[in-house]
Amino acid sequence: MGEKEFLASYDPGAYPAVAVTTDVVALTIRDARLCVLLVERAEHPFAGRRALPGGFVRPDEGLDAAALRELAEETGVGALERVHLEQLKTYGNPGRDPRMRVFSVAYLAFAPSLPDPSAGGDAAGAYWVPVEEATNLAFDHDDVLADGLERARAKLEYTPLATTFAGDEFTISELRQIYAVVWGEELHAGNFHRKVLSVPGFVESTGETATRGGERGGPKPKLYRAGDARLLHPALLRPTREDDVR
Amino acid sequence: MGEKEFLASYDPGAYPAVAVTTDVVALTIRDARLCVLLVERAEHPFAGRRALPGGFVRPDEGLDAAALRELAEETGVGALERVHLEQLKTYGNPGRDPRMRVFSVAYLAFAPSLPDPSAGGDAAGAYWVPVEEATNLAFDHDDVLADGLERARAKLEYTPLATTFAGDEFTISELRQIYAVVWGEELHAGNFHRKVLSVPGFVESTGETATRGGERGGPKPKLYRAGDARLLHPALLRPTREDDVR
DNA sequence: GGAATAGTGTCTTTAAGACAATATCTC
DNA sequence: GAGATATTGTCTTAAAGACACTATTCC
Repeated sequence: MGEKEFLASYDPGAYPAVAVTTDVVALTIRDARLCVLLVERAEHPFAGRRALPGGFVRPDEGLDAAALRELAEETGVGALERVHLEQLKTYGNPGRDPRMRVFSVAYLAFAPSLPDPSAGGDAAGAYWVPVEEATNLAFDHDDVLADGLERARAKLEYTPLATTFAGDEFTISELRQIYAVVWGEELHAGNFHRKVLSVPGFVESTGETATRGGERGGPKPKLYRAGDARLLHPALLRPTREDDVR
Repeated sequence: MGEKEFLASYDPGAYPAVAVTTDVVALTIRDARLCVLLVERAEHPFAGRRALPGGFVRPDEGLDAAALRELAEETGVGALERVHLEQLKTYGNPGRDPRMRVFSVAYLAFAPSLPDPSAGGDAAGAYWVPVEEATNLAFDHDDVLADGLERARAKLEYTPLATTFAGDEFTISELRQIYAVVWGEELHAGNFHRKVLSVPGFVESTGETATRGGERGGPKPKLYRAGDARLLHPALLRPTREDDVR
């Protein structure tokens, strides 16, 4: 960083106080809908409004650790092994928090369907909301959510992270359902099936078969688990929207 | 953010002071090499070491504005119209700055070949360094640079941002050279040529032709300028490295 | 003239997408 | 049995990559 500026401010009191928080866009799929974890704000500002879960980064706490802690606190889940967590973007517009200068480092999380958080003791007030209904959020969280959704949709194209929305074992149809819900459009069952199996390391067979077929009929599908690939090659691209290009 | 934590810290003095800076990974191409803008640190810590240009975010200054200001200060260039600037990632590990808790919001910039910054008055001490030689940087800037390079390489695949490394008008060969330098591998001239022209909106013809051919011979190439596409469809993918996948 | 480059043409291979067919289940 | 699903097969088209060829231009 520039020397002049740094020296001028070496005294920590020389600058107005700033704060750093993490906010988490935690996504999951419930009842075939893409949902985001929200909390209800009790105090001003934005009292009564919904917001993304988050909070201050503690002294001597790293950013990733802070986000993970916030997520664990709000979901009440200790078993966070299968959750994917990645940094999304940092928001720091002056005025985004009326009280003081607050920089928010947003994170994006993918979680398999979890028990309702309000059931867990400490985390009352947090709940999953379908993303279409998650509007009019506190602070600039509408923007944060929108950025998180776009990132999530893009990541499904070239990473196997869709599997983190599923349980340990899943069927190809369940995986297709995840893609359909996140992308908001149906995918051709036959072509999707072949594509998933043709990408090396995307999924691996468990050798098992589901105990029963679908609710409305059909054969017992085979079960798979996540493979060892970190990237999909070739990628599984969304149906092209010419509009997005220009 | 979590209510309890926020209220507990509403008094700005309640938490240890933290600072927020922006650091910029500014890339350009000089003499067929990918170069990054570095400054020499005069003061401790890391006195004498090279670092990415950056500095404090000022009160009432947005993050993007701070990064743009830092870049303009160090390059001494006011005409920053054709520079691409995007947020990269935020680094906030405790201890990354020995003096106090500093969060750095890193930015990534692509610039066409610029006059040497040391020529510009205020910006003495900043200079372009080939990325392979930009090692042992101050703070965690080795990591920041590595993340920036990976982002840059990925972005060339699905965006037309390679054109921001070129001048207003360029030849297909110059564009190919940019890809080759950033990716570190040669590309097949004929196939690249056809590919670039086949992607809608990537480049558009100026109707002009260069005044002379290449130094070592060849016909006068046609000139192009950046098109209106924001994304490349289909993408221009790097030659597949199987290793990166697992 | 010799060598290198710009730009095009052709062919092969891979992957995506449309569509069909069959066997297997649930209700 | 009716209707839905899992899985596989076939065909068409788009795109990538390998290679070849011609016309230009610089030295």
